[in-house]
Amino acid sequence: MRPERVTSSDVAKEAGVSQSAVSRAYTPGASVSEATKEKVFAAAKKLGYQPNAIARSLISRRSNMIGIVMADIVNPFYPAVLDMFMRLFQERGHRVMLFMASRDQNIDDLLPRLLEYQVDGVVITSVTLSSEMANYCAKLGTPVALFNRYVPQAEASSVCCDNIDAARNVADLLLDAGHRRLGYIAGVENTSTNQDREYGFTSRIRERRMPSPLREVGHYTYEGGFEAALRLFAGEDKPDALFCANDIMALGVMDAIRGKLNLRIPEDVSVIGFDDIASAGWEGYRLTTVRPPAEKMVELTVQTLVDCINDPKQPMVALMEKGELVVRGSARLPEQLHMPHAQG
Amino acid sequence: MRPERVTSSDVAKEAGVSQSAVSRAYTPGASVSEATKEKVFAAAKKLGYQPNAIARSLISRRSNMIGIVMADIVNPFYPAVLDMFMRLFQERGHRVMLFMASRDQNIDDLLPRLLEYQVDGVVITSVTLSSEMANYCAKLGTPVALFNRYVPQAEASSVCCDNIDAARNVADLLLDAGHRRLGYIAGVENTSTNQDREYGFTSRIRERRMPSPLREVGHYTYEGGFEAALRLFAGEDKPDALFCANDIMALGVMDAIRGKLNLRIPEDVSVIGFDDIASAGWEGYRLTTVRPPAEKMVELTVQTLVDCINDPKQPMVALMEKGELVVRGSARLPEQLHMPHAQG
DNA sequence: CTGAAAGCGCTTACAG
DNA sequence: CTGAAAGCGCTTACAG
Repeated sequence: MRPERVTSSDVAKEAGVSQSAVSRAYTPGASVSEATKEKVFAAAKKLGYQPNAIARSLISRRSNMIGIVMADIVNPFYPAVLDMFMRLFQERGHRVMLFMASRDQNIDDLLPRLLEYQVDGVVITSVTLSSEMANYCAKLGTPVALFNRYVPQAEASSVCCDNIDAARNVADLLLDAGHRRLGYIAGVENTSTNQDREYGFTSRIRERRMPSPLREVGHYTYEGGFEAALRLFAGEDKPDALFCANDIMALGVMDAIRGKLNLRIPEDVSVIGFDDIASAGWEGYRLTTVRPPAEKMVELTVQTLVDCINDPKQPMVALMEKGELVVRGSARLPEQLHMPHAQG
Repeated sequence: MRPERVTSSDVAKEAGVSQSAVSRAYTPGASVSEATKEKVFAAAKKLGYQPNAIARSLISRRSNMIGIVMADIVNPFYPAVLDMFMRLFQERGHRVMLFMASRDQNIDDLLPRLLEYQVDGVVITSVTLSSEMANYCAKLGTPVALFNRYVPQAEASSVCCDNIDAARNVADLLLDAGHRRLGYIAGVENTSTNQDREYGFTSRIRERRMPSPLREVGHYTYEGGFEAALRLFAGEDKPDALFCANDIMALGVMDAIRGKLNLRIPEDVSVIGFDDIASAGWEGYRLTTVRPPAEKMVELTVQTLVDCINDPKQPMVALMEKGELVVRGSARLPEQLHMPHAQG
């Protein structure tokens, strides 16, 4: 009952050429005459033929597919990142096989399901890879690139935002603006992004001999941030400035501060986030935040991966890009930043 | 230089069985003895063997891959939908090949790139399919399911939200609440979702002998909604209630109304959206909106597609699910809805 | 339950 | 430039 598939042999017969000729007609740069090509394409059109990419992948040992593993699609930062990856890979003629991982899910169970489809390379986002699995991929000759994660000395390349550096800058900004009681809203605690942002923030505060920041966990979600802010302000010791490990929590924090606690931002409390997601720029929030160079990071990740695919001898790289502070209205500023025109 | 692939023949040799036995060991339900299986798996483990899904796809004529075409990933409704699709397909053991389409891009150019990989079925979201292309897929025997779009009398199944019905209910709610000058913020004008929502809204208003609503186009984006609201209130004839074709525009509208126009919501203006995206529920917005039964729609789409894959004789279906009005704080309510406890 | 063999639909040396 | 042939790594009748 299944409709008959049209194969290259059918086209060959129709066009009066060999099956190899049909194959060559569809291979850019293959040695075929224009005349043969024309005959082939005419026959192909007549029969409704299209080459079978699965058969091509099998014989050529190149699937032209890239596996992308994502988690955390709830955080708007990642759909934007996925979109960029998709555009780049589509432009380059790669197909993308997508996998969603829960953040708690072990990615080691997921990878074999990707690898059995002989993907040419793998991009892993917002999930950590065990070094055993990285080694396994390396043994199969399938390059892996990590986006926004890194594995110490593993067989995988990585492209990250310099979270520590950016978080140190946030601490400086807040302290320079005259804040004295800082707070940190943590994301998911065991992620490297959270750990690095927290480390950069707190270590810089210590370096400047200020008291350790208050702290609550917001699990990288709006609701988590909202509740964390409420808990933080329920205590005696109230913060006057909050650094949130990502934007989506920061928005929850802002809504809690203004809507529930009836405090003003930034007059009573400064709030700074991380990611620069679209809603951070909305009129209702105007969140001051750190913008990772997402586009550049994605491009570097793709480039790195493609290089490894084309030349398996490519060494692994670990790239680190600086984030940029986007100053909007949710945080008080040091005088010199606040009124630059008053200086000159 | 490419690492040698381990094949079923290698495993067979190692295990001292035939290549077919290896294949059977990996085929659930195939007739193999436990003893053989054990030998095979031991050898496979030793050699690091994993079946090649590409080869399996070629011979079995089933790729186990589903193609998903998405556009409009900027609208948070769609990442959520993609996430649901991914979970369902992953649970069922399907792989997903993802394609992103620009909204202006013709999907007819994209589909052949999917079909050459012999996907078992295709899900198309937020993009319309030409009926020629639908017929082409049908001829190839590749079932297609449209999510939130439909093609009149085409060879594709579809699962939609009843946009017309929902929009009529919105008109009723607003009129019953005493609003007299309604406005409509359109999305992308040539999409079926926009057309149906607009038609339902305006036709119901006409039926109730009220003046046609004011209208501006917001292109389904936050910024578009923001600007559209500004334009609408710049005129002499100002609306007292706005229905926005999706939530993300509604949030822009709310920010413009409160932040730029200094009007109160809902005291001065009511705002209603469509989609019930996560941010619609945020404290800062509390948007009254229409919630399409997204989860159910996704499940139906998957079920429909899988049914068609398993039985090509399955008839096409066109399913229509009702949306649900989620009442929050952004719209004035008719008395009976407003104070239900005052009635009894 | 098991193995030998055919074949899925291509690409690519090889020889002409 | 062209065709005949081998082979990618599997599944699946077929016969035992």
